[in-house]
Amino acid sequence: EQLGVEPAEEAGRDEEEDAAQAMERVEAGEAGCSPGAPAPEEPGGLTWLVPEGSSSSRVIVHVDLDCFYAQVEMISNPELKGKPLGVQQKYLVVTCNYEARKLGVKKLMNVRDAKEKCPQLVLVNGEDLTRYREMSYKVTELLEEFSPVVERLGFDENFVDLTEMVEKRLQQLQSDELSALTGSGHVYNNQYINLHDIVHIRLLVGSQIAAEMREAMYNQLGLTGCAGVASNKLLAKLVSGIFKPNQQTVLLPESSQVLIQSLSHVKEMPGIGYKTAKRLEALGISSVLDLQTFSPKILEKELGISVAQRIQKLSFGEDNSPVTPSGPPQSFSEEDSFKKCSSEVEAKNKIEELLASLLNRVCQDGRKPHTIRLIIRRYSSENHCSRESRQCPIPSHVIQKLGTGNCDVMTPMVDILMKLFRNMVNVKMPFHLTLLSVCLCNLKALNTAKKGTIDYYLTPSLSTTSRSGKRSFKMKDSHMED
DNA sequence: TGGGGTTAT
DNA sequence: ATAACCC
Repeated sequence: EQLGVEPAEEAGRDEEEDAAQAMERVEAGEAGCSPGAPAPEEPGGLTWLVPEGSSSSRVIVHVDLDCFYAQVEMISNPELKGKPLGVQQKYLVVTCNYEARKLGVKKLMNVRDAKEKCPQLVLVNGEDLTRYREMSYKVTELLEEFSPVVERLGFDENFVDLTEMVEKRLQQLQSDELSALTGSGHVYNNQYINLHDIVHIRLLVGSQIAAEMREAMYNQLGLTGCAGVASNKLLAKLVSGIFKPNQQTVLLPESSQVLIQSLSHVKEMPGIGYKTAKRLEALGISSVLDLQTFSPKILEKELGISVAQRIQKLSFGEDNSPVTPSGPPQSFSEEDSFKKCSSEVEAKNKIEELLASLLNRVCQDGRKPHTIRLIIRRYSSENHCSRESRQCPIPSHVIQKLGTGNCDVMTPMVDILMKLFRNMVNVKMPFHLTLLSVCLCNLKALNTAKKGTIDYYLTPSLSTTSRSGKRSFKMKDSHMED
């Protein structure tokens, strides 16, 4: 077989699916050369394929784990494997394994509906994200070993820019190996591969790397997932979802329009969310073709030039946004939702719980947050998703105590949070909250700046500002500014 | 609708 | 501080 490895066999794939999909698989070795195309002129290397400076086309992979939380739970407790499994947060089944999906359970389904559809459904609580978060970063780190440019999207998706890696592999390749070059996994739209087309070749090499990534994820972490390889993030993401679960697909440029036109509504385009979709609908735009052909001027007037130009490009499958390395997280937050919180004491208890978990996390990270934020959601029949927040700087003397074990850092921080709370909620009046969240952000690396160095005088907490009476006073007294 | 995240304004 | 987007 020319297809490379599909770890799916071990993960238990459906036979019927296999038969149907086998029709669309790559057979690059046979399908590769178009009869009339010119033969390579300079044997011994492939540099002839890449006219200098002309190669602006990228190779991007989107890696998408299969029902991630459920996979983590099945690794934690192997007895769950083979059973229909749902991961529950509050009264929602937020995700479930494929056994459960076959029996009609959907993502974000009400627990009651899910149990009704599938009485044998096993539920595990997934409100504590710790193990998911840890596994998520292991995946990102594994991908970073292939190429350092990895962008996270949520806990279970990553983009990797493979352009450089592909170039390196092509330089190693001898021209007599070219005719035997094969991709891995599916080719979208069962498109014909032209081995004389450098763009095709690069994407096929990208698909080989994607297969290696999925192999490594399975061998080292026990996780299965899908991958999509294409020339930009939008297309890579769209194509990764074509064959699921645990399979991969490469998109060749000639099939880009087929892919994006296959979307039945603009809302399915990543980058067009709920709000924008509603506004587009008001303009009579519902299909991708509608958006492609709509007057750019009118669209700019309705949505603003930035959104209008960006989403209209998206509708053509164009996306020049770079794969931005995520690096360590920009913020840590913990939240809890509930039916009702209507007293200050109640709120304080919940806030203390959230903060305690956060301090553990931030301690393990090593960096120090310089800003703290409190977020609430008020009960209301409409506008359920709207939240309010207040933030302030964390006083420097509290920041310094953050890593040190026995010092009580809880008390001053809870005091700050309760000030923020009372700034948002008039506690003398009745109130009804349905969510509390605490966020630590503005993370800075540990202060290694030494006296007399440039760093010392450029570090505000060490240099003159923090010794001035005025600044000191402001840090202590003003909790409402940042 | 959960419990997270990001960037732009 | 909010609003939009993503999972």
